[in-house]
Amino acid sequence: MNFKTILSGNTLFNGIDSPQDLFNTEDWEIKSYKSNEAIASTFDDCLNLAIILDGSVEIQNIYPSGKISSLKKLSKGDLFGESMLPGIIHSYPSDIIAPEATRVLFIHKSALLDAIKSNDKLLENYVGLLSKKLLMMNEKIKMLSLETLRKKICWFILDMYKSQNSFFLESPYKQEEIANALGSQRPSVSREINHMEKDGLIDYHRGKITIKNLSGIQAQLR
Amino acid sequence: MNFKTILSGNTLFNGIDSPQDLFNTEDWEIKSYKSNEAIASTFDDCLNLAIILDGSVEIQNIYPSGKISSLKKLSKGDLFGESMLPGIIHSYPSDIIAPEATRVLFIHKSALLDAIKSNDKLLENYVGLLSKKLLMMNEKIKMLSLETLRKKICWFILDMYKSQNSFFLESPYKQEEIANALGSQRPSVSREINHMEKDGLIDYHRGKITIKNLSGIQAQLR
DNA sequence: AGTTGTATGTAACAGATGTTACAAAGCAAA
DNA sequence: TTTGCTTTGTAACATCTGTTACATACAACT
Repeated sequence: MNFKTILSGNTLFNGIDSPQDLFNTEDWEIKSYKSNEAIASTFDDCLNLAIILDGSVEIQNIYPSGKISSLKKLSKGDLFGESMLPGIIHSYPSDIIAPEATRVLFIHKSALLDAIKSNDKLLENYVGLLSKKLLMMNEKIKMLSLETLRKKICWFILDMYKSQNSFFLESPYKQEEIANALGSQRPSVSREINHMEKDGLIDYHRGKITIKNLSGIQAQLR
Repeated sequence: MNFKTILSGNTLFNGIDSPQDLFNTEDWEIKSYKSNEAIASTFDDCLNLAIILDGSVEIQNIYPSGKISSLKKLSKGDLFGESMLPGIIHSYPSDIIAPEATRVLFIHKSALLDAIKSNDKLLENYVGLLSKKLLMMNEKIKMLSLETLRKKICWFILDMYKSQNSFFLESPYKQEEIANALGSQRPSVSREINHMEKDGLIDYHRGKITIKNLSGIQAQLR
């Protein structure tokens, strides 16, 4: 897969005819990572926009205690390191690792900035990308500000309901991961899901969620 | 205060000679709000970038229960509604009210996008603005993901310590507001501050915080 | 079918935080 | 000073969630 094909296939370069012409060969680089290899830590300067070509990466906060909390999972086509403070070098806000064999395309931010200046469509895509991330993080903050675990789980279910648009949901997350995303613990999530089953709101069985009382779930968030 | 003076004084237009030339008169509008008046709700389309001229605004989540959680306070010179999804109309992610008499400058996003395309310095400033917000929200998410209230308070204190760079801190927030920012309750915060005093970490008296054991506070977050 | 590893259910307990209500302290204006 | 208002301290209690440990269920493989 060549540089042009990679870029053309990515949403950031949507609607751009010859994205490869926006960059020189010294502006980008493809790196491969083995399973569980670190891609970047909070001590590294964040000088590149990264596009995942194969595999996946995990954005984590690693605390001195050793506790790891996974903020997000990214897969093929996703980006990270997209923020850019022109004239200022900043470091990664979180640690980034490759849980499996992964290839990543890095584009130097300075080159990206130049490209954005020269191509209005790319500018629109990039601004849209940052804005979308902002709105998503806003939602995440709202979720984390909910008072109870039950509300967070309801939020989580409604979120899946919106994207899957069905009463029969397939959670791509294990309970462990759900707990992590909601800022809680695995047994607590398991227990609360159980309570919600007893309350007739949902059925849950190994990642398969059946919504039994949608308005009841919505009412929890009020 | 005229349009040019307003723009020139704002960080978004930093380093731009004649920012007023980037816009037509129909591109912008100044509105005044009385104390406690709503500026925008989550039902409104977010079509403008807003710059606060006088007074202040509060970004809130208003839940159907009536519970209000204040996400942020903005004051003169601050911006909101800065995210932009070219070609897509989105609504405000939160409710926005003016707790006091406030004047706000609105600039149509479509005009802003054109201005950004035509002025590289503005583009850099705008990209930097979005990126900075992203990084700040990242930090907020990390804070909200901390397990205990004590950790959150320590984070809050260290945050103030970084910006005020002194062992004698003046909190601009009431305990009620601190609780809100940390996703907790006022009496809980009061109690925990008390415990921290007993542990010899800080002294606290009506918004005046004295750091008595900095490394001890830092150690709490590990 | 049996075996292994992973994911989930469950229970008991401790501890943290929310809740409510009231007391005390500070502040501002009369 | 007095009064009223806002902010903070405090206490008692209920509840929720974390913690730990173990049991159970499932999936993949032999």
